Amino acid sequence: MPELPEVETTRRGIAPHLEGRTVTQLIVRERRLRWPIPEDLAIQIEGQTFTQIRRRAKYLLMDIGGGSLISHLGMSGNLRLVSVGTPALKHEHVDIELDSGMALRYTDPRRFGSMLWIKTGEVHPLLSRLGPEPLSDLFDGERLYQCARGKTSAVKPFIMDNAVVVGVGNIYASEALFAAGIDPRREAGRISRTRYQRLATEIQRILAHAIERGGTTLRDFTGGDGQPGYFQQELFVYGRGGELCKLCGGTLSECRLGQRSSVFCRRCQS
DNA sequence: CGCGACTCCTGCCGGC
DNA sequence: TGCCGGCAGGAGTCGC
Repeated sequence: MPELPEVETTRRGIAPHLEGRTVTQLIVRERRLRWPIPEDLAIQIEGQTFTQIRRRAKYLLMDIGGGSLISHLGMSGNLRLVSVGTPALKHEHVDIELDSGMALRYTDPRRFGSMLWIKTGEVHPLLSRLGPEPLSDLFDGERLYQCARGKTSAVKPFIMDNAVVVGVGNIYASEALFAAGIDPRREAGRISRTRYQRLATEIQRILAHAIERGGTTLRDFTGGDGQPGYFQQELFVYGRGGELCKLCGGTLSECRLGQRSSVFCRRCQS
């Protein structure tokens, strides 16, 4: 579910409910996520007050007490606010109860997500090798072009590499390549600076638009405030293999790149 | 050392 | 109707 726009939408939804609020109790029903939830997490956050809720790549960084709670939503994770006492269903693994009577509830059927802890001033190893934020000034076509020198992999897995730029997952990589008219199978190192400039622009435009619209709804995504995101109807290629291209009317092709399904239009993308 | 494959886990969908 | 294989929004890790 969560790509960068969904994570940013979640951040915006939950931040106003967390900032300035004190944690009364941490309830962990299932500790086994991608990595186990640290045993001492309750000691770190109970009785402490959230200050700032930040995002880096697809990680949410929630500053509280002497450090930050770091959460990643994986493929199926979701963070939302519920009233304290709301019965927990299957896969609703964690509640962070607040003095407001609300609780931040973490749900994740596949358990590919994570909930970790880091002390103030430390940089978590998971965050230490991340490339620039796609919507920052540090990211542009020149960055893509320079990173691509000597790369033999296909351009789609290349732009999904977090060391190159963060936050471009399978949906937005597919959509940005279509918008830029680039065949996702093309070798990354053999694409011109001009085309990378176009690609960078499209990545930024599409991500910014998706954030503005509250994230993509694929199945049941809702922001932290329970508002649904926008619909699949805005997608040109993702999930549309075999269907007709919205631009030229041709049949959309599908292939696998880096173990991820990739849909594209042979006529519109080269 | 770059790159592709494998892995974690549950749910769902299509085909037989 | 039911069972089974394959696939799903991520990304760390391993082995060639």
